[in-house]
Amino acid sequence: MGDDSSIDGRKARGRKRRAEIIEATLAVIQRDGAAGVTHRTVAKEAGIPVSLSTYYFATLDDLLVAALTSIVEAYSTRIRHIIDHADDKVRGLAELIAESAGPGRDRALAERELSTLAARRPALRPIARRWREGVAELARHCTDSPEAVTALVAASDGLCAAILIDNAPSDIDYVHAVLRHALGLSAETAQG
Amino acid sequence: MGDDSSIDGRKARGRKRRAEIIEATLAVIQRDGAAGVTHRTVAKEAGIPVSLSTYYFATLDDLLVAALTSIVEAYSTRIRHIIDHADDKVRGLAELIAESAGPGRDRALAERELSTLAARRPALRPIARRWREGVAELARHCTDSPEAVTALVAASDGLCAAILIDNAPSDIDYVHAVLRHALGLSAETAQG
DNA sequence: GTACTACTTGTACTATCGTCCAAACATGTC
DNA sequence: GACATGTTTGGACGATAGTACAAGTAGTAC
Repeated sequence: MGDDSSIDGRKARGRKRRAEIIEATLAVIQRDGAAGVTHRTVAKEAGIPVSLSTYYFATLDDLLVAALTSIVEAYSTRIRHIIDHADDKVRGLAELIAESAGPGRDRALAERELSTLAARRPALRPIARRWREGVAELARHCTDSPEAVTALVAASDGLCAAILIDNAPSDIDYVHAVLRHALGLSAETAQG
Repeated sequence: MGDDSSIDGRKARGRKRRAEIIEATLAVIQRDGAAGVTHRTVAKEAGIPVSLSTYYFATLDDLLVAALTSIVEAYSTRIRHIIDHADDKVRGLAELIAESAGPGRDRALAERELSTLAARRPALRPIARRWREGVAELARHCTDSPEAVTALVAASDGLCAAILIDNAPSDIDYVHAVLRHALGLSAETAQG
């Protein structure tokens, strides 16, 4: 991950620049929303001239795709970690969702904005789909019912929205209980 | 609803213009998305000069608030109708959601875009909240559990998103089954 | 050194944006 | 008729957008 300049210094610098620009794009999205992403705002955030931003990302879609990919991959990594290591996977998901009210708000908001944007920009669609796929895979470890899987994925999305937009309750126990309902498990059936 | 010109022709004309502009705004949103709403695009859609649009809606927020209000109120009316008249209220909601795949796609998409926008523009927030409130009230007719109510509202939102963005299955029976899971009712418990 | 490629920069073009404003028009009151 | 109020119009302002392009710099191969 460090100095690959021994291979090809030019291309290595290019990759680094690319990463910098993506990071700047994420910062802009978190501050001003997906609508605030322009070549100029990104370039300003990264401290580079505008034409350098367009050199690496010819169109705005390219930039948004890269940003959404970055967000979703970070999310998928965490989901994967829950699937592999968490005892109570639903609770792990609940913790992830509950973060949307606090430190993870910017990220969750950015994800929702980009995901909403995906409905109009086909380029974003396959990446937006990946988040759902990750949660769905987690859900399949918790139930055999396809409907329950869909319900959990949908409820996760909707809960994030409610927390982000309506300041819905976000304490973990409550989110956990809601997700269990979505799975078709009543609260009384205990946990397991 | 017809000719009130006997009362005050000027104000009546103003109200009509306002309605026309809101309708044009909805058309723009359905065609180009919420991001496509500008004073100019709306004015062009309505066939009026730009300054007439700004005369009735000084800021873009005013325009978006009016548009979102219009959408949510139409939705709320249908939810209310389900609550008051439907035998199986969950199925009624399922039918409403399933429409997002077909004729209701534009409206559902517009609602999601504006609702997402609400996370950044406080002016839109109370109106965005109303949709959730409507579904929540319907849910309270189906269950006593607060968590189940939240789960149904969240699942409804998330299902719409999945249908809009990922072309998720949208046949009514399936949506119905998913919503029942969200309510914490297993499929085997029969319906009622 | 030269040649080549990748990277970087400044600048300019056209288009559109939100917003404002003064003047004209329509309508209702007197 | 005069007058007030609400409506409508065209045009302008500065700011910012996506995009393109020629020129310059740095790294690599010969």
